[in-house]
Amino acid sequence: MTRTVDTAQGSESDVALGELSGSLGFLLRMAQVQVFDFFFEDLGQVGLRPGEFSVLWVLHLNPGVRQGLLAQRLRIKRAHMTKMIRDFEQRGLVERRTPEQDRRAVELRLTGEGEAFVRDHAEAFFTHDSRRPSTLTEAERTQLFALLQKYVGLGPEGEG
Amino acid sequence: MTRTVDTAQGSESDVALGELSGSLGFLLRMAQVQVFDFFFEDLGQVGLRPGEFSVLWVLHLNPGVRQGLLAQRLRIKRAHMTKMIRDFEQRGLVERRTPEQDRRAVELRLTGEGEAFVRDHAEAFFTHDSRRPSTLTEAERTQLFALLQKYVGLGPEGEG
DNA sequence: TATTGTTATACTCTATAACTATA
DNA sequence: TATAGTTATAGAGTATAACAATA
Repeated sequence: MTRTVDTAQGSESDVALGELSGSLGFLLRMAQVQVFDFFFEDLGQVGLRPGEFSVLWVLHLNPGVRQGLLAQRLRIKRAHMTKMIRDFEQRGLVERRTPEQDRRAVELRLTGEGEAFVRDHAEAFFTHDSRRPSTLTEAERTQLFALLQKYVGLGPEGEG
Repeated sequence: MTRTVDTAQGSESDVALGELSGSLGFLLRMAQVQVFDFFFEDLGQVGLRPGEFSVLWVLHLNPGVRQGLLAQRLRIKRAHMTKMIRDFEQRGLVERRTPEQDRRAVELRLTGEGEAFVRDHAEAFFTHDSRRPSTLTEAERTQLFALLQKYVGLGPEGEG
């Protein structure tokens, strides 16, 4: 129903972008907006948010990880992580524990409910964008992933 | 898939991401954070903001473009565009004009000052990330750009 | 009735600094 | 003195809906 049929003034393609379409920041933003649109269209009704699920997923893989390390790894600011974790805790998805060896720290792990949440949503989360009809071929998608991984330092080459 | 699961508090690279590193949304976010860090480190002191400059740049290329079309093309919400343009107007960078043919609309163009601003910052803006030492080779960068352009519908193939 | 742009409100994510309790 | 996490505050950016003027 969302027919982007445009009115009067201009058909859509008469806005020149010039070198902007060769700007990495711009392209990443455009791509991200598109991915997020798809994401919410697809999984919005489930109450699944991308950043949120990413954190739960990493907790699933790394039970007992410290909060600061989690934040650092996911490039989420510590102050923001505090809020997210408190929210998860209130929803009964995550448990916090202060280890004896360093009583400043907080270790995180999923509750049973948290594990269930991850289990129930993982497949939808990880497959949603490949279920989308894409402008890219499968080979191009693979290539894009490899390049992005390498760019952000997650490539097979090496870690941070 | 980096396994290395060790529950210890410790060293930095022991947070497993699993399939998350194969999630397009996640990779785009990580890449964008990185690009923005670079951007502000490099151009922050100039008072240059990426979204802001993009709008001014497109106005430079498309004098007289309508506000709504600009927003649509750059995937900026109309309500937000209103604020940006008002800000630009107050800084003397942009002029607004109501065309006779459709008095609901607003046509935008840069002032002399706006043109000067774009002229003064364009090179720094468009070259800053290629001046960065990157994990990617030049060929890989080119490839990444082509794939992102195609993904968001800006490729040489065709427009929207 | 539909549209263009505006206003108002709220929520997310981010940035920063001051604070506590530990180390 | 430094570190881990918290709190408080502010600022972008975004989403949404109601609204006025115009079509």
